[in-house]
Amino acid sequence: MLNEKSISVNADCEECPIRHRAVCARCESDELERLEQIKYYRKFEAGQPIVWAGDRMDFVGSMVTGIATLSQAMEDGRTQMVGLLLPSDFVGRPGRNIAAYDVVATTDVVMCCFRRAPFEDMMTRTPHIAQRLLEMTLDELDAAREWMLVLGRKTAREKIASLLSIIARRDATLKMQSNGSGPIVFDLPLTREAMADYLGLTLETVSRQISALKRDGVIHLEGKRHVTVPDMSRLMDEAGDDADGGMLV
Amino acid sequence: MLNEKSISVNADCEECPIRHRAVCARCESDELERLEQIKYYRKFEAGQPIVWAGDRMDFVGSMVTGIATLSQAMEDGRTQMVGLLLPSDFVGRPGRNIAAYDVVATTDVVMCCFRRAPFEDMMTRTPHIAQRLLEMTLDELDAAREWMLVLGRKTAREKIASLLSIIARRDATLKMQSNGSGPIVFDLPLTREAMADYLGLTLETVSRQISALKRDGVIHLEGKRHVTVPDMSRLMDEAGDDADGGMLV
DNA sequence: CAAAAGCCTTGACGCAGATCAAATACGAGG
DNA sequence: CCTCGTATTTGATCTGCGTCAAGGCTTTTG
Repeated sequence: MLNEKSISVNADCEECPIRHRAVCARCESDELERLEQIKYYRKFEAGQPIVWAGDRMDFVGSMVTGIATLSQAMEDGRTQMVGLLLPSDFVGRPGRNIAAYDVVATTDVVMCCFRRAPFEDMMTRTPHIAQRLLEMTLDELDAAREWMLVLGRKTAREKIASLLSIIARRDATLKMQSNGSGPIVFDLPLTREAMADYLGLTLETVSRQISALKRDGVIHLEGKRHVTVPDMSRLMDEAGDDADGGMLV
Repeated sequence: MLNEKSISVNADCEECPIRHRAVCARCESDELERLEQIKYYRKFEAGQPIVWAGDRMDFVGSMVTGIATLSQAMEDGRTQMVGLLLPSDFVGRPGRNIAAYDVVATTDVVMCCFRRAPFEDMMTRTPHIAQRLLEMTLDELDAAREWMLVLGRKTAREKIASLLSIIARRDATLKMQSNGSGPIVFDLPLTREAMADYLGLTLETVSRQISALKRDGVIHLEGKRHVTVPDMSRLMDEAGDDADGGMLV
């Protein structure tokens, strides 16, 4: 578990775990130095809100460690998750000082933050930052659109399989254990309720479909959260995606 | 109906109807001149495909007139619309030469196109273009996320009301007829089937819910496409949105 | 004007997933 | 070990929307 000490150890951007994937990925070392001068770290405990929709938000930042959710709620309580924030993801929007969504830490979270004004100023003078942010935003837009297909057209079983595929794929790239076809193992970072909010389902339906996928041998479970996928292409089949090609690179 | 003549008349960027909202919005006149040298117009007839997902796409461009849809299809034919392209919207993604979605002209369309390579080159040397594209992409991301709430959590009636609200709001800003509370009138640019693809419904359900909203006096219809909204706040209520505040500016 | 083709509406019926309800599992704290 | 609170599973029932089917309206074509 991270503490103030381990954070200050990370204060050197060159050693940062998200150095090459975050908004600073393309910065030269002189640019990085200037960012280093205005950055500061913030920690959030699991379950804590980072910001509420409608609140003033005078910083932006990058997820360094941990997982957070981005979601939207209706007045009557219906909730839809619209994004899952993983290490290196950017939080906040340049040019907007009111948060559009609720951001909640799912696990303990460390963020690398910048006050809005200096960051925006820096952005206009550092094309490398703006370029990288554009690239990341385009990727997020693609992810959101892929999710629209899941929400609008897939069955409950396909939705669950889609979510598991996405988490499995991310874990595989993160651990670089992309050895073709072996079994894939990971932990679900979300409760059944959070999965339901992501998938536009109820938590009961999520539970039932996970049980069904387990019964049919598509996945194995140890405890509630630890998942083994014996055959990834089988899972992608269940998700309704083209088992091979199809995927954008 | 547009013809070659009326397009060449538009060849002057300063006179372009989307001059101040498209990707070129922030360009100074010298930057505009350089864009003018590499741009060319393309026309597509109503119903014609602009590109298919997976196809090579070696241009990007802006919608000048007309409406197009951006959609994603599963192998078994299920289709989800993931975007509605209106005048000034950007088509294509810098840095990607394979189309990720099907783009189809709904009405006759005129696009202002740039070959990929010169445009990308120009983008790196013209921060005003990259800045504007980032802003537009962030707006699209917000729209996609708002749509995720519609797809994931709203009832069929709320979905229809949401779609009508969005079209009404866009028409109001476009015509600058934002006179507070008077009745709003517009034409649906989409068939029932296209609405169904946007909303994750079947065309029968779309038809039934439109009939129901008409029966309940939320809207009036003349013919199949011409809509009058006597009370906008009533419609927004039906959409499940906060009738007043709520909306992002 | 007749025929054909789109587009749209309406009805009957069935099912996937929501809702309501209860039981079980599990970790934390005393 | 017991109790409490949270997360999850499972069952019974209900319902909104999908599916299948028939027919109407409008525009296009010959």
